[in-house]
Amino acid sequence: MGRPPCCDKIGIKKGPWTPEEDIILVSYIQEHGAGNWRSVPTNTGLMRCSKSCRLRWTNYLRPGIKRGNFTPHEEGMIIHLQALLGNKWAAIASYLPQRTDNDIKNYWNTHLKKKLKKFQTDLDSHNLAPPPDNSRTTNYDHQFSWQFSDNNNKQGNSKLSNSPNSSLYASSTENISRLLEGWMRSSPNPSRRNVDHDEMLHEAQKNNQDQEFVKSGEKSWIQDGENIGNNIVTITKEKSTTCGSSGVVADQKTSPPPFTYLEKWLLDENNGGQVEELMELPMIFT
DNA sequence: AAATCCACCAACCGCATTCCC
DNA sequence: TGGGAATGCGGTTGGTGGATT
Repeated sequence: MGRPPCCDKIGIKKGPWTPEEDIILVSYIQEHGAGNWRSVPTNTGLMRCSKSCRLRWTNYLRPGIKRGNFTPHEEGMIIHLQALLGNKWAAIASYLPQRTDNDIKNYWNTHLKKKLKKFQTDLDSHNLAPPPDNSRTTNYDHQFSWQFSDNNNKQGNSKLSNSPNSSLYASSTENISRLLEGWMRSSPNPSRRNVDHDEMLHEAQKNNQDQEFVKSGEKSWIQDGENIGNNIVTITKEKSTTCGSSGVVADQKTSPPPFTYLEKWLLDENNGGQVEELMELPMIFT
């Protein structure tokens, strides 16, 4: 309050970044490291505010960023984590180290929200009341996996996968990032991927959507990147068992699909390779 | 072929939190 | 320790390009 936004200053440029600006920014960060953003515009001569520089770096220029199609496993992770954490995109992004919070947020808003909504609508229209016991597998699971595989197939033709967007400039951005990869690995502070997972557990505890998750979510599963996928599946199993026996599936109107479907989908053999692929990703938690 | 619609996503805005003097 | 500045984060907007009419 009272303080003018940093980007309102006279002479501050807005709009898309040019390759030239990117190169300037990347060279500067390569030399001085990420951080101290306020000094970036003055030291580089970029007509951008510090905020804009930071955003450009964290969302697009930072090495190791994966662009384009989200894998089914990534989708599953996002759905899972969104159900658990809410719209904490930065927190969710910390589990998908190659994706930025902005990317995940966009993907959620443009794809996943629609998918889940459609799924919910279909559920409603087919009046598929959840069976009260563990037997509830066939209809829901079938429909859910159908829904997702269908959409994932369609995605193959989408803008994302074809990536005509990732045109010449996008690939030049990739190249800039690649230039930095080696340097970044040795960097002690890979900007921002330092979400406090204790706090997240805390958050999850508050969010009683998933008490079982918290109970079974020993700290180690979060800290040990290699275990993330497995633990989520494990936790999901527990959750689905709990749901099944206690019938905690009531508020489907507002909640995402029960974890059971996600579980099946995550466990689906078609996704097996991608799970492994994800588990091999470098975890940048420090 | 032109006009319109729609989906996507990069970038901005503003509030909250953290840092530093 | 209080206040201002810097940084982080989530919501929203606007430009662009493809699809449809």
